Amino acid sequence: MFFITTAIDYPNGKPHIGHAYEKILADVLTRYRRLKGEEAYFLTGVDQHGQKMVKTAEAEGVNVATLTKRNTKVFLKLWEKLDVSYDGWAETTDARHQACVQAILTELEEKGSLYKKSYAGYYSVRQEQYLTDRDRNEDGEFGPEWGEVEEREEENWYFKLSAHATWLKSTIESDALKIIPEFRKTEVLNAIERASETDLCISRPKERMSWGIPLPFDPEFVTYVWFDALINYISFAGYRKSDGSDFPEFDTLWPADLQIIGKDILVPAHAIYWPCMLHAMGFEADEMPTLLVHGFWNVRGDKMSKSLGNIIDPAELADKFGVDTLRYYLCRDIHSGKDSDFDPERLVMLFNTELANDLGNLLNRSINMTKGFCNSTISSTDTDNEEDRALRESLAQSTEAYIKAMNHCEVSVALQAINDHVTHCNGYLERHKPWEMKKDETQLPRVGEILSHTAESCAHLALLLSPILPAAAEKIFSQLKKEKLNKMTLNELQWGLLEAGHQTGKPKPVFPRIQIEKKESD
RNA sequence: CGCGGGAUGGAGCAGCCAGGUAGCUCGUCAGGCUCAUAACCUGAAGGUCGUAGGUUCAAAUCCUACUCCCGUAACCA
Repeated sequence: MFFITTAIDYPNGKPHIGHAYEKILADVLTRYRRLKGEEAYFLTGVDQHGQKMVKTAEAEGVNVATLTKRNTKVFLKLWEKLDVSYDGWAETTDARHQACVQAILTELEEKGSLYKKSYAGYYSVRQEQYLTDRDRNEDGEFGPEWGEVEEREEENWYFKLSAHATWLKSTIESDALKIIPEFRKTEVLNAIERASETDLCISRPKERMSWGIPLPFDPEFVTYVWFDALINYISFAGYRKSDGSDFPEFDTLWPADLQIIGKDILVPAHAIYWPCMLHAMGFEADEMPTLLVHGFWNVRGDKMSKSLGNIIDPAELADKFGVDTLRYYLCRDIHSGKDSDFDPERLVMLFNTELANDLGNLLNRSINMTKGFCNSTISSTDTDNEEDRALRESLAQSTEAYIKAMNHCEVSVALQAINDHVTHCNGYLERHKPWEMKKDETQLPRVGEILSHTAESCAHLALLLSPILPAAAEKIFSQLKKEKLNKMTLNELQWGLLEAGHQTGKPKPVFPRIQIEKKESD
């Protein structure tokens, strides 16, 4: 079973475009696997514990549990709106997850992977963290941004991260734990050096922070959020599940084929802590997941942030421009793990040109002419004309390029492959001019063939597009009166989806052009 | 010399790992077409691929140095 996970989101605020991108990407790749005929399982969720939740709750004057529930709903609603269709939903406050985390902690403690020690240092009350020499400014002092800084000594539990550093290095070098894209691997290998020097503090004293999972062997502490959150990937996959649990069978899922995360949480969380935790639990190198690391959406060159006030709300965009438009844009305008600039004008432009003008219009003119010139009837397409062969060759090439790109998780490249064939088809119609040919009745059989070639192409393209735009693909199939193509898999895909004599439906724009509005006020 | 990424026609990007006519989308200009969502097609203008060297028959692509931009530096998710 192909197992895909995403980072679980921190619901202390509203989801932004970056959250939406990651989940849509995961959804697209899951749907693609199913299109290939594979079984797939998609796990996503929310990371509900930690200091920030407590602070947000305090600021809003509500109970932290109430806030958690309320904000979690916002995420759930968004995924529903965006057609993000997951199989497993992870919430870290779930009792089953907590039990799993505690079981793992107990086991690690018994194995001797954990130890308790006292740490003394400078503590920033405002930032609620210990400061190191790195935090000092040029004068060797802690600047005013840290607020009141006091010396403090505190006992905590530590995980022997350093014990796994050597193993981790070889595991990543050998690609047993694979990191996509490649350049991120370099970054991780450089970072591992430091893991060998420090252990990871995995507890927080309860009096300082109580919103978390208590350590089973020392109830004065709760578990550090990362140690809690990372475990969702296995707890909700059925690891150590109790009898009668409806969680999946762990062995059928693990190791994850793709763990989709943002570049911000690669180092140290997912590339250092996580594999070392797994290794300490007894997982070997061949049981490590593959990490797919995506970039960020910036806004006019700036990072998206609350302080800059440039947060892009995906729900608003979906309402304004449509879910398809948003899904298409997010998949189309970012490349192989790099950052991209979010631009609403490009969002509209890409939809209008590639979907409305090119693909949508191709379908529309094909069906419309089939209706007007051929009684809505598909002809046979087994002619051996050079142009026809070129068209089929173009489709074959696009399909091949699409599959290759999707296998490498390069959705934008796959979309370009689809567009290449769309362009070919529009040119094909232009060269043949069926609207002129039909004036000569003896040419009508050939007109039917030509139109059937483009209609057939649309059926293929809709299938390829279905992981990215499931709703639009359905509409296309519906206009072609071939609803059941929706259930087809790639290995069944071959020329002749629309057989001779098949009746197509009524033409109606699948991607209605978005009218250009006046510029937004900002 | 902390680490990583980037610099390609007016804009946004691909190509670089496995050197060999510089590609895509948008924009601009000029034609064509009318089946279609004022959509489609064709052609043109526009780039010494950040700078300076090097390797090679050949470099956007490999090597070296430099400049400028961005991100990030670890008990903070």
